[in-house]
Amino acid sequence: MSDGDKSVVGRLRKLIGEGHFQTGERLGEVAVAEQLGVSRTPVRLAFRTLEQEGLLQRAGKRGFMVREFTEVDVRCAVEVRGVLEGLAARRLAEQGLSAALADELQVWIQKGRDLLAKGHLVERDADAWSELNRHFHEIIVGSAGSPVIGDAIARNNHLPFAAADSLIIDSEALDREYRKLQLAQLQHELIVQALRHGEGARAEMLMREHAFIGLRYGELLGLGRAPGGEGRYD
Amino acid sequence: MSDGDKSVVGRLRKLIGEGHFQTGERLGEVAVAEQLGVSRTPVRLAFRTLEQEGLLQRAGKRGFMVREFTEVDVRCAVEVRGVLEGLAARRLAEQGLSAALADELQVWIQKGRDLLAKGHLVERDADAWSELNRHFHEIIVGSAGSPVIGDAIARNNHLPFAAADSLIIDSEALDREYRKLQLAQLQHELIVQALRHGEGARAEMLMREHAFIGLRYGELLGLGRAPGGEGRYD
DNA sequence: GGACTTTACTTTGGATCCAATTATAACGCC
DNA sequence: GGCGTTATAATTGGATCCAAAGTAAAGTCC
Repeated sequence: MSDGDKSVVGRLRKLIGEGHFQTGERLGEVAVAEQLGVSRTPVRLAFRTLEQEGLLQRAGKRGFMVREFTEVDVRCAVEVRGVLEGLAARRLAEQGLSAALADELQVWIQKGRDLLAKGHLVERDADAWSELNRHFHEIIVGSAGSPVIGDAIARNNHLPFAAADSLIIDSEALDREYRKLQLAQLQHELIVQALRHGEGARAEMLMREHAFIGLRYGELLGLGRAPGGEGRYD
Repeated sequence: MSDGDKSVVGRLRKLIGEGHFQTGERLGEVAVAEQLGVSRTPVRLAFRTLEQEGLLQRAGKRGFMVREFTEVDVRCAVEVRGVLEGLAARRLAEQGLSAALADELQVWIQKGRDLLAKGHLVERDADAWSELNRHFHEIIVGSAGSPVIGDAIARNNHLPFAAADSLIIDSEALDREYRKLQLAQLQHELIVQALRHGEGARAEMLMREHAFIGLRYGELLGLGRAPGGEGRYD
């Protein structure tokens, strides 16, 4: 989604997300243009886009500055996403799952089971889960019959969440991650159950709670606080 | 907010909202630039902004096209706004209203009562209510302690809702509007009540329902369908 | 010595120019 | 006559240039 993005917007997004600019730092068009080896024009276009995405904010008439993201911002963004995905889940439950959709969701549930079945994680499993998780959520949001929800979520997710794509190196971190993913898997299964049974309110509630798995479940699972952010916010 | 906006973005927003371009119509940079009497550069910048706002969408590499807004889009956008404002209301209720904030809300409640006290509307009252309503909602969203909710709502409201700012001319329309505003006022008062009592779930529910006043309450109040959209979606 | 004014420089906004990609249309071939 | 190919026109993306606004600094006056 943003790795192979060679556009100026994509590159800037990456740079900002990786913290190459200090928060609150003023970004000059010329400086950035030189740094990226392009002219001012694409940078100007990119600045406007990134402003709308919320990564930059206007600094009066002195151009733009990197928006600060406090911990509160992150929590609130996660909360908003949870609420929006909760809405999608409720809609989906209330409108009734088609058999095809139920099967499709079940596929990803099964993939999750397979992934976690061997009782531990290897490094690349985290990426596999990330992909799986993305599909799972996209299916629900995309099938809710509301063209607006997906857009709203997408706009919100421009905030640098996954930026701290926690590097999992030692086995201890892998073990922490494994326990987290087990919980996420359980939540996924409960959500699908609610969707199947047409339990809109329950599906919504579960989805809202599920959004906080990266934020609120750490201490509970004895995960402590992951370094550099609090792990993935799936 | 968008009347005196002389910027290219503002003017284009207005033109699109007023339907000067057909939905699905391809917008060429040169054509628009000439029509607005400016060069291509500001138009290009504006297009990127309007794309992010959701008013335009890319037409492959053939530039941009005016996004179509179906009735479903509007309903879903209203739903999303309701959910987000509902979140704000719940947060506010749960964190507890300060005395100052309670007073401030009460001021606008009273203004609403005063406005509707005389038993009927005159034309300019609709604008007064619009202003009042805006303040009321902004206070709640702005005081929820979540910097993200307001942004998300703002982004969502770029969709051309209030565009069809229904011209109220005849007394019959004024009467319909009056009954609608009475209901809105009641909902406002209930919401404040819930906020005061710290009833988060109830505040959220009421706010969600309140969002639909422009869409779902027409037939119930014998308002029929307002011409040119369905009236204001306050 | 401090504050105000003026000047020079930095920086953004707008316009024009050039290149590259793409769509359209014309032409030729099967 | 239809389809494929080629060439031309149109349009977007990128670069450079000019103007306007603002900031910072230097100088002067009180």
